[in-house]
Amino acid sequence: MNLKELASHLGLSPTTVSRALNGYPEVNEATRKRVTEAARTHNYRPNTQAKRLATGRAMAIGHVIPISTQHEIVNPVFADFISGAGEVYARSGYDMILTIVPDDDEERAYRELRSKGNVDGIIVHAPKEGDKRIALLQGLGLPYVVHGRCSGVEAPYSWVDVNNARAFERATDFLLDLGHRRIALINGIDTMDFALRRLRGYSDALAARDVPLDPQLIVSGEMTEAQGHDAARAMLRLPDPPTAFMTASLLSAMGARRGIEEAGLRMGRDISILTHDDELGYLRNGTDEPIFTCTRSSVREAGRRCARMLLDQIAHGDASPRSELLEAVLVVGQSTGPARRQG
Amino acid sequence: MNLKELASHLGLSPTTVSRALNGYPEVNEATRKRVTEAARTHNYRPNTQAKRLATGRAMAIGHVIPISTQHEIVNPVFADFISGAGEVYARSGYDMILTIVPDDDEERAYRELRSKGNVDGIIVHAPKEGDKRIALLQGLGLPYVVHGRCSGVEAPYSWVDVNNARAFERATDFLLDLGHRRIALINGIDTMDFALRRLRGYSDALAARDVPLDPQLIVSGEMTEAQGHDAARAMLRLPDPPTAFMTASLLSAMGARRGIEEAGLRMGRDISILTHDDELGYLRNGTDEPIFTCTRSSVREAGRRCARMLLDQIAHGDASPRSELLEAVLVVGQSTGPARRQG
DNA sequence: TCGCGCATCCAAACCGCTTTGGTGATGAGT
DNA sequence: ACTCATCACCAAAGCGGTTTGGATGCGCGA
Repeated sequence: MNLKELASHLGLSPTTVSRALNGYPEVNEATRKRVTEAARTHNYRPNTQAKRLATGRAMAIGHVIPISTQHEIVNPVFADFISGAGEVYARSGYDMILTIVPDDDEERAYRELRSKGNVDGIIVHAPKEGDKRIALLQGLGLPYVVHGRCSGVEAPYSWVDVNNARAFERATDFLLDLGHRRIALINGIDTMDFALRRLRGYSDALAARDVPLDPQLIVSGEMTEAQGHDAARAMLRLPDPPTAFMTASLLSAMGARRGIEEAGLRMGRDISILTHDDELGYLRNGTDEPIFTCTRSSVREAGRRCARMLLDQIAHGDASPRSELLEAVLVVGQSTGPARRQG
Repeated sequence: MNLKELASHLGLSPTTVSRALNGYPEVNEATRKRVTEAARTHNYRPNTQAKRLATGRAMAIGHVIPISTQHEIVNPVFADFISGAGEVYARSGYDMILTIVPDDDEERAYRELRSKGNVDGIIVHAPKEGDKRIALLQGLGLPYVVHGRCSGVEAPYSWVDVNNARAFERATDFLLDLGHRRIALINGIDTMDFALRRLRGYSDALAARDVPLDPQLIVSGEMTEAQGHDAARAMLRLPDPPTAFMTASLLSAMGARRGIEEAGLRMGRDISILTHDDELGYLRNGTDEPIFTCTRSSVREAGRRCARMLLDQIAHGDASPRSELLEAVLVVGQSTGPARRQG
């Protein structure tokens, strides 16, 4: 059932039917009612491709999600981020187009998205320091919002980010207040912007209290359970082991805990763990009282906000960059306690 | 840069240019070369919407992924599944359209996808027992492939699935061989077809050895760390506790392990754990030697196969249902050992 | 020399919608 | 009575491709 058929069925012109359905004023309310009713009973839905071609709007948002070529890992936060964004798109009638690209030819992906014209805007995932994608997208003239920020990129751009530096600074302060001086940082991959900011927050907090920064207590990599475990185990074997761990994700935290317990220590009593918690649906940090003390910020909410910002930008044809900085809350759980003298 | 411009630039008609680029024979090889070259230098890429409208093919595959309305959880396997499928789509020039729907109005989503005509086929996720979506899709006349199967659905349909029943039957056998008689099953949500098949494999194996099935040792739910932990803890407090746990995911297994260790027991020595392992990128089961003994099957590979099957079906206009049954391998790790008399 | 097949190219229709630029009827204002 | 909005509708021209149904020119056999 297409527009022409529906129109002839109603004894109207395609023009009028189109206008009736799209809420234009120059159509009698009575006929509008007739049209909408007929549309429903005949289960008419305008053909997306035709509509897109005619209006020039793709009614779709592209998500280019990079897949690490070394690790072949899709960051698990994408699932939640995307479900948040998807909610918003659905309400506005937008589709979500996912492109999964090996992180070494993302540029081609963006160019193609642009020249094929099948998206109205793009969400940029996993920004790195001085990410060249910003400049690229600026050049392409396609609206976009970055989930995260790019240290080192001067030009203004739209972003939604958690205040990672502040969160990790506060977290480090919290551990320092508990008497910890040997605080390890198990971070995300060190080219990622969020990891850099967390490192900055951590080292700023240490510096503010004149606690020396020990490179042996800092590790970065893919945020998996194994990473947390291996890092914790190795560090606990140091001559002067840490009394607290900060980790970048719950998975790493779980791994660290395993490493701690393997060493015969108890989390929260002998050793503290403080992690960032993205509030992933399938990775809850306890049910009521959190297991891990954490800096918490919902990545799904970030997805919603990115989506809203982008749609807003598209709707208003307003290219002026905007931004939103989300503060993580510091939630105290069972995994932290006062520092103990050398186990 | 569009076709008309490119054509006039070359002093040719749009027809010829189109044919040259699409490999039709009625064009001189010399001019074809000229055309392709010009297309490259001018960075010409045919407008997707126009192409779609003209050909009637959307060049996109829809993934409808349900979000549990009670739990608001996106199953973490989607990330990996989708990255597998995405690989295949990318190679064939297809887009992937993600629709995230609360699981109570999936039907509307499918109908809309169909009538808006923006996909050529659909991947059905998370099939339930007697899933009514099969009948719906059959009626819609849209090619589809189910990731998993639907017990209780008579009509033939295309699917790719792991042999869950066989996997869990073998796993249970393995534990029985080690002398375990009190084997607990921490399963996925019990309306999910895969969970049912695993339960069936488990109970068949027990029945074959005349080991009674104890409902107290069976629990089902969202496969999270918390689920594994809570279930293990509760069961270990039973008067006659289990000596082995089977879990449906690594997260559940990690939770179960935590429950075990909280109870002062050691995994692999006092209590065994055997889990299913989907080989998710960010949730590796150890690096070389697996931590958990597991039934292993790559969900990313399943994604690739689903995608290939669907594209093949679309390309050949062949609606005859096909299917692919993947066998999980049983990999022995450190988490299982002979049954111990009552800790 | 004529007719025919073949190799190349093109004009125009079409895909299904939106949107521009109308038309005819009605009613108010002068 | 005439002009002029206003209302309600429509025909036709896009959007940017593909595809149908020719056109043109050339070589070749009869």
